[in-house]
Amino acid sequence: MPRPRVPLLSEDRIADAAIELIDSGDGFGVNALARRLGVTPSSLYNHVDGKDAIVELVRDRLTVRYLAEPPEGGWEDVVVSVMRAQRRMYAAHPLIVPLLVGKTITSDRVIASYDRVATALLEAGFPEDEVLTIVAVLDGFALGFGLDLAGPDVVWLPQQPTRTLGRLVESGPTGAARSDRVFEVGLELLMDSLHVRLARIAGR
Amino acid sequence: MPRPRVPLLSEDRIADAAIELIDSGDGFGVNALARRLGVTPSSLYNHVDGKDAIVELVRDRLTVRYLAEPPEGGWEDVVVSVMRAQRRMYAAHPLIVPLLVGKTITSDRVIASYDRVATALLEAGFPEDEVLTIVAVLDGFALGFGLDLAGPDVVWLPQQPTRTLGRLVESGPTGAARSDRVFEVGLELLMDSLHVRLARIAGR
DNA sequence: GACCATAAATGAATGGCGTTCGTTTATTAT
DNA sequence: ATAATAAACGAACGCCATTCATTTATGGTC
Repeated sequence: MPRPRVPLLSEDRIADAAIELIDSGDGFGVNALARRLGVTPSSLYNHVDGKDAIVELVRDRLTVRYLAEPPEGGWEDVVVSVMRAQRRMYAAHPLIVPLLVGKTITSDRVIASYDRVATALLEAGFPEDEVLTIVAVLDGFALGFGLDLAGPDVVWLPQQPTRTLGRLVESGPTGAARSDRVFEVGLELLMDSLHVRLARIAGR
Repeated sequence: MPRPRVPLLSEDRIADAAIELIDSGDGFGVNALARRLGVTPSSLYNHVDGKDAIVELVRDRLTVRYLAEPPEGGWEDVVVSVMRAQRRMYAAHPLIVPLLVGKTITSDRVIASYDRVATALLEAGFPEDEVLTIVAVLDGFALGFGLDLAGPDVVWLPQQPTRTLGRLVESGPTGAARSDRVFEVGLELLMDSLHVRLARIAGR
């Protein structure tokens, strides 16, 4: 096939198809993505730098979708709303999480989202040399619970009888609602701790 | 090479070499592991079921190393000591964490470790249908902060100027000690929340 | 309107990966 | 002595991400 009259591919089209592919649960790969787009794998490289770049593109698109409007209000509102948005994003696309883990973030719009949080914390009075750590902790928290959503159906598969775990695993639900409630509790605790921390700093 | 007089490989030898390979930072793979053991890749399959099984073997060995002695005392001591041990394990071998993520746990000795926590929580009075969730939360917490340790040198790489983040990233340290302190704070908060939860249940 | 650089597709090829299989040979059990 | 098993090997497979030369349509320039 020669060059088509109107391009078959674009960054947006690739990103959207990638999200679909990931959500389908059939595993993410360049070849499968190309197949889904009705194109050969090599064609993708005219638009995108490679697999990692596609993942970063996905991160960017999802961030725009879920974290578009800059949160308003005090630093608590900023942090909480960003955390909840991230949670919604991971809950809707859990299989993305493992792909994002441990990859450097370069997308400007994603960075802007973290920057808003960092700026809010700094302006709230958190010390300059602690803000980045706190942002990392918040991120780790969201990611950890995101991974929980992406995890396998059976997290524990005892081969030998157990005192407690085996019975609970068999009777236990994989309820997403419960997982959400736990996330909310965890978030509340995290916010409390930040308040305490800030009060200590201000009172010193 | 024929069958050697004394076997070159064993599960233990494979697991130990795998841990070394992972810690080396050169990436974990069956071929590289075989090379390190002075053996062809196919030889490994006489002893082990495949890549995932090797990872599970690594999980088992490390768990034995770091979570060997059953913790004593009240449920708080059990939970805290298991969490700290897990933290020490991830901190000493951060690059393992991404490999463990999202893989079903089958090793009996690892499961026994989770079982101890579950049993302790159950005996403490946490309701039957909440224990597993709490265990999952604790696990997610440890894993999330473990991933933080395993992350890339540069988590954020702004391409455009930012208000805050860019400056902080440049001046910020990757201090492990600070990360540890934050973990301790997080753990403290988590324990507080569990106490509150238990008190509410008991008081009802 | 002819010309040319560019963009966007293709097919073929590469190197690496995890894994399987048949073969060889030493060890162990009968 | 003989048979069964264990443990190494080499060769091959299929999949994967990526690269490269090639083809051809498009869009801008003299």
